Order: sequence, then C-alpha cells, then structure tokens
Amino acid sequence: MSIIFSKKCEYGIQAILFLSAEVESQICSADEISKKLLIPKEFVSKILQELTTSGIVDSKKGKSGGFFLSKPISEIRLIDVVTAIDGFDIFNKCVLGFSNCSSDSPCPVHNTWAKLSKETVQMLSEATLDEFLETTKRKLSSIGDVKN
Amino acid sequence: MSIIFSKKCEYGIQAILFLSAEVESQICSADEISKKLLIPKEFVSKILQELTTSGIVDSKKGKSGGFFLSKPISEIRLIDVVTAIDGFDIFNKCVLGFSNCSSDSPCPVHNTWAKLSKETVQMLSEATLDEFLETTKRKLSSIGDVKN
DNA sequence: ACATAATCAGATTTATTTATCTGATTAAAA
DNA sequence: TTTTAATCAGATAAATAAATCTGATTATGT
Repeated sequence: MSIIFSKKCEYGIQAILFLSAEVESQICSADEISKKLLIPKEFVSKILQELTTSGIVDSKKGKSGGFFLSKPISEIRLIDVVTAIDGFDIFNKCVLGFSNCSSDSPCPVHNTWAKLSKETVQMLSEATLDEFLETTKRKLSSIGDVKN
Repeated sequence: MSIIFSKKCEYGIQAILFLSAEVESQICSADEISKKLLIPKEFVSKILQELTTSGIVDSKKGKSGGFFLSKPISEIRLIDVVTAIDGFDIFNKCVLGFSNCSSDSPCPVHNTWAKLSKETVQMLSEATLDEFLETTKRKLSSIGDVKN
C-alpha cells in the first residue's frame, strides 16, 4: 500500500534521481539501473520508456544504448515525473474519498488537507534535480546497506 | 488510485463520520449506510465488522440490528480509524519508496516529507468527531448532489 | 411459533496494479 | 559481416485490492 504515489511512480522518481547522479556518464542501461536500485529490470525499463514518451528522458537503442535525461538537471523537477506517471489529479482529490469535495461543500479535513496537499506539490516543485544532487548521491550509495 | 488511504480506509472513515452524525438514532444498518454514502453494501458491512473487532464500533445482530459507535463522539478521532484499517506504518514509510530512509540516510525530500507526514497525523489526531459534527452533517446532506 | 431482517464468517469473483515474457528492431563492437 | 547487447511494443502472468456471494446465526416483531 503506497502513500501518495504508485509504485510505478516511486520507481520512476528513483530512476530519474539515479540518472541525475550519473549524468556525467551520459547513458545508463535499464539493467544497470535495475541492479543499483533493486527494481525489476523489465519494470523500470517500461517506466523509462513511458518517461521517454513524456519527454523527460531520452533513449539510445542498440548495443551500449540506454537512457539519459533529456534536459540539464537544473531544469528537471520531481513534480514533472509525478505528473507524467500518476497525473496531477491525485493532489486535487478529497483525501477522505468524498466526491464533490470543495470549499463550498468541504469534508471535515478539507481545508487542512488542501494546505498540506499544496505544500506537498511545493516540495516536489521547488527544487530542481541539481539542488538534490549531493543528497541523492549519498542516498544512492547507501542502498542495500543493512542499516544506515 | 488513492492518495494516502486505501479505499477501504476511506469508506471506513466515511462510515464512522456517518455514525457520528446519526448518533442520536443509536443504530444504523449496513444497508442504510451503504445507500447514504453510495458505498457497496457488503463492502461497508465487512469494513464495519473489522472496526467492530478493533473496538471502534459495536454491533447488534438480528432484526433491526446494525452498527453504532462504541464510544462517545468526543472520544473518537479519525486517526483511530486509519490506524485500525491501514495501520500507522504508512506515515513512516519513505514517500519516494526508498528502503531504510531515515535522517541518517535521507532521500532528497526526507525532511520536508517528515514534517508534512507529521502534520497529516496531527490533522487526523487533533480533533474528535464531535468537533467535526456540523461540517460532517452538512457534507453528508450534500452527497449525490450534481454540483455543490 | 414463525417470518423477517440484520450481523457475521469465509469463500469467491472481479478489477487493478505490479511484474514478467516474447519477439522485433536497432546499433555498436568483435 | 556477424555477434552481442540494448530499446521497444505488446501480450501475458502474478499479486494485491476491491467487491460480491453463500450460508449460518441471531434477534425482533407479527
């Protein structure tokens, strides 16, 4: 059970972060990403193909091919990945599942959630991948550690 | 696709809110709740049975039986329902899906999300059902409206 | 006493999400 | 030129979540 994002989206974000950290090496294969992030290879491959379609990553076919970011990391934000995979609607839906929840007909937590939802979008929109770079690298290097 | 809560949990919360608004009538059948909230009858019935097990609601079998809150509405909080159905772990998991995400090994949004997650728990913990009563009643009366 | 209407337990079905497979195409390297 | 290693498209399988069904039990009201 996932909070906020689908597994697909979580994997997508992780893969994009990985690519941002490997940006000098220009290109990474799905196999490489899969091994590093412990994500099923075919799945991450599918996800990156989708992100190729939505213009966030580019790909190169054939031997020594793979995926790479289509823009400088200073121009990519996490929200781009989220929007591409899970869509933006998740941030507008009523958190208690009521239909037609709005400020005119609010559920008990409507206003509070509206604020938190907005802040979540902000969290994903404010920073670009380059601002995360150091944290990303440290995090990636600790994947698979028993304890950290 | 649900943000934060499973559909089961959303339905559970809605049902509890319904019971809080119908607290004078003492008892409501699954059929009644289902019709009002537009939730499949057998599903809401199952959920309320689970909430009976976890002590949030009580039930009465047989003709003119049904469900009712086991405590005064001034003693029930939304977080109780969430914990009973989806568990508390959802609030501790990494929002980007990294394992072992912690302040020692944070993902790029770890700290921001920790704050937002905490505030979400607060939103569900602060108020008791009686503090929501008016909003709840208004909301319930507008369910099924084409526009509101 | 009997019909009715409810919970309840457990199995089953359906839908959705997650994951895998197959084969075609592509391009680099041997 | 052939082998190799990659994307890519589309189908399939497996796992999980959501919804439904079946029958037993329980208690109310006629």
